[in-house]
Amino acid sequence: MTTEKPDIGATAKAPRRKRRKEARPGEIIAAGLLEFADKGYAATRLDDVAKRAGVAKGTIYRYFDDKQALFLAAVQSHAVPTVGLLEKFVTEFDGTTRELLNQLFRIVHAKLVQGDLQILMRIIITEGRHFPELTELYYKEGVSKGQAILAKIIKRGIERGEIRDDAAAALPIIILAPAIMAIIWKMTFNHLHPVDPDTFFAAHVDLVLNGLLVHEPKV
Amino acid sequence: MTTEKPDIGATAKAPRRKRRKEARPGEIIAAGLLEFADKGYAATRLDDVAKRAGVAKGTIYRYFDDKQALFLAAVQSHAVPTVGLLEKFVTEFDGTTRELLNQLFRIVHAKLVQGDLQILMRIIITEGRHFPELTELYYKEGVSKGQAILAKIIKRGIERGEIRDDAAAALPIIILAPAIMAIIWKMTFNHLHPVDPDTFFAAHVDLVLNGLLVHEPKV
DNA sequence: ATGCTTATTGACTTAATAGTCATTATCATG
DNA sequence: CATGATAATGACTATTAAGTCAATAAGCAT
Repeated sequence: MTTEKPDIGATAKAPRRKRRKEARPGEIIAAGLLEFADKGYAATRLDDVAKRAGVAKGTIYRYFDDKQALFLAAVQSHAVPTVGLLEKFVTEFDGTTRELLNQLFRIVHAKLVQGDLQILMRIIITEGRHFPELTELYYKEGVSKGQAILAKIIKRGIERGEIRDDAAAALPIIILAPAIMAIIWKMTFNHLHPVDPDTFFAAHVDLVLNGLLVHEPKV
Repeated sequence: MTTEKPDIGATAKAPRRKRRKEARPGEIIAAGLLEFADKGYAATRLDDVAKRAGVAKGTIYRYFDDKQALFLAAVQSHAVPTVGLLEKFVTEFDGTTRELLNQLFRIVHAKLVQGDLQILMRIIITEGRHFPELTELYYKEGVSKGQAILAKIIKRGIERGEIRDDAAAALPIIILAPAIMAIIWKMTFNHLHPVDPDTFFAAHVDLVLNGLLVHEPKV
């Protein structure tokens, strides 16, 4: 508290003020995202965001109109490039459906469940109701495209005779349900009952590919 | 706004004040629960809760120490009798695992996804992080017991030769993942892309029981 | 009816924080 | 080195909502 904050990678010897028109918005956004994710929109104080970003509160208002503008900027800054990546991956893939899903789930768990997008998921889930435009944005950019990819995988699988006819066709996103559950679990109960990420992943793959039941040859 | 609020089931003809020591706490709790679920803890105003409950703000403080006490009382008032019910149901059931899970999922969807417990799920998911004691309570009363029930079902299924050896044994709760996904979907995207409850239910049953893949007799 | 207890009220006080702005410090430029 | 432009500051104001309490009135007891 009493120590000067370390000037990360700065060459000068820490003047008490620093003009950094370029770097500031990004730093404020990063700080804001963390605070919003931690406390929720209503409960985060801009003073805390400022402190975390290493600026005074007034500085925030040089770059953002108000608290909501900062919030929207913060959430939107985390674009959704992962979806585009997945799209390409799926289109070009030519192995078995089993392998395709295995890889897909691996990426989803790495990015959404464990990775940096997890924080975004939490915000959408907890604050989405209060920011309809935001939910809509993420629905359009992320969810609906994701669904299209899943639908394509399922169609492909059915055509190749690897996926049961019509399985999950009415609700493709259900094959990601275990990943969503993992996110919720991490958000809420993981500290009381820690679950290993690999356990989530393995259970996901196993359940979705094979289901629960013993499969006897149809008589 | 200008009309008198209808006095629900009252016999007297609406005096401007009414003394109802017994009924008040429950009404305030009910109103609070709705407001908290809708706005989130930080953003709900006790004036709104009071208005919804048909009392003055001061009255809230006769029955609850402060906002947080009301919140905790509201959430805890929705006890978790469903779990006990499930426990009995599962213990006494003696049909096939397929039928058992079908019934179980039906209850879960009726109560958790669509029913009155949905509101509680939303609160735990969105506010749990800020109220550790609450999360702990629900973990102990609801989640851990629910997990035990699921574990029992799986064990039973394996013993009866109906469930694949070790399937979901490491993470029993995963068989409810589609229901959890349904809750999240309803919370966030349902207004943009409505999904029929039966679709959720059917997809849940189908995925968990059968998985995605075509099951050829093992060669 | 009369009086007494206390549930209820809502105006008031207090606390917290979003948002403002006059002042100050930094730095590019000549 | 002096100077103008402006990024940054933080004390200040405005606003909102939690929490208080003296006054009021419902309804019970006598």
